Amino acid sequence: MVTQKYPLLAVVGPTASGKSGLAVELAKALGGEVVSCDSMQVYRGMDIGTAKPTPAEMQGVPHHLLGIAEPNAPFTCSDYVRVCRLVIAQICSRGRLPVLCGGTGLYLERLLFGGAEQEETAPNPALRQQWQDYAAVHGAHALHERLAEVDPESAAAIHENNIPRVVRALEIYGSTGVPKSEWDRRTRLPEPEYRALVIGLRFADRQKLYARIEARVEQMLAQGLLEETRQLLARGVFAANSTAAQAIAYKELMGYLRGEEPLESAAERLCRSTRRYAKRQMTWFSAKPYVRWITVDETDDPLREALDLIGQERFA
RNA sequence: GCCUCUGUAGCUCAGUUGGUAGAGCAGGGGACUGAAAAUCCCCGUGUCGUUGGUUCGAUUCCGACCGGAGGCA
Repeated sequence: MVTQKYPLLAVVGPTASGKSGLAVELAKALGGEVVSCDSMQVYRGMDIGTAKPTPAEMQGVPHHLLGIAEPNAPFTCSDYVRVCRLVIAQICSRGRLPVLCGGTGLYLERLLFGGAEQEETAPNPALRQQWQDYAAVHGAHALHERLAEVDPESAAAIHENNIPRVVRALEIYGSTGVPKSEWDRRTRLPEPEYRALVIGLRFADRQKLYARIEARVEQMLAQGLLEETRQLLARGVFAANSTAAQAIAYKELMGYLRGEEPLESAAERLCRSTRRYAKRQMTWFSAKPYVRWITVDETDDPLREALDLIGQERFA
């Protein structure tokens, strides 16, 4: 049992807000190493489309959890948390500071508040399949009614149309006999697992973020996003409905590669998907009380502000 | 030049047998505990092209005009 909490820094925010750059600057200033907190950058071969930092951008700072998983196999939030805990422990044992960086809010949330691994609630493929089939036959409403019978609290919290969530709740009850709502209570730490400071990047003027997204899409295309997509396609990454296949960028370009859509309109859809994703990220992080915000379009020195926040917290 | 069709939300279009209007897409807001770049929920006032007329009342009927599409010359 860990008696003393490891210190940890995290940089979060919507896509294209400048997280990677700030994380490297902070790592350099504080003797840290960057740890990606991104559900898609973990996959090998998905570099341009997920905006993985390039060696030049890393500026010699060690980066972890980039390209560690095969895109054909699932790599879940739980997998991430398990591996990430190890990496954090290693970095800290070297006397260095882990600087998490990424936009996958759930992964960070589970890392900070998830506590010990819960083997009991691990996915149960058989049950999952069974309830998915049930939904396909009897409909979403009937499925939701089944959940309401065993776990009314979860049923009230999950909309019946959100079938994956309803299935998951039924799956947990089915394999443990304990409602998901009860598990949620038991597994939520009152205090973070780490002595963590979470810095969020935001924009006062959203149009500025959207302009950056557009510019980055152009840049990705110029860097060879289409070729990267072809390679992933050739490797069969998008054949199965793997998690990696859900990554924005590749799926938007499929139509173009099949000759069904002009590149211009595919690129526009890519921008739109990215904007919507950014909005979802903003909604997620905005609701988190532990985030300390830097408004990047109202400061001329984000690093200075970040270091000030760290100083105020007597952090490092 | 004449004839026909057409002009309604940012876009594509419904609709009102006359009582000032609604879908999809776009857009905005929100949720989120082992699929999360995923999944899901909520949100529709707009000179109904302009201008006259008929009417208690017109976006709806009639006329003219202005855009757009097609046809005949």
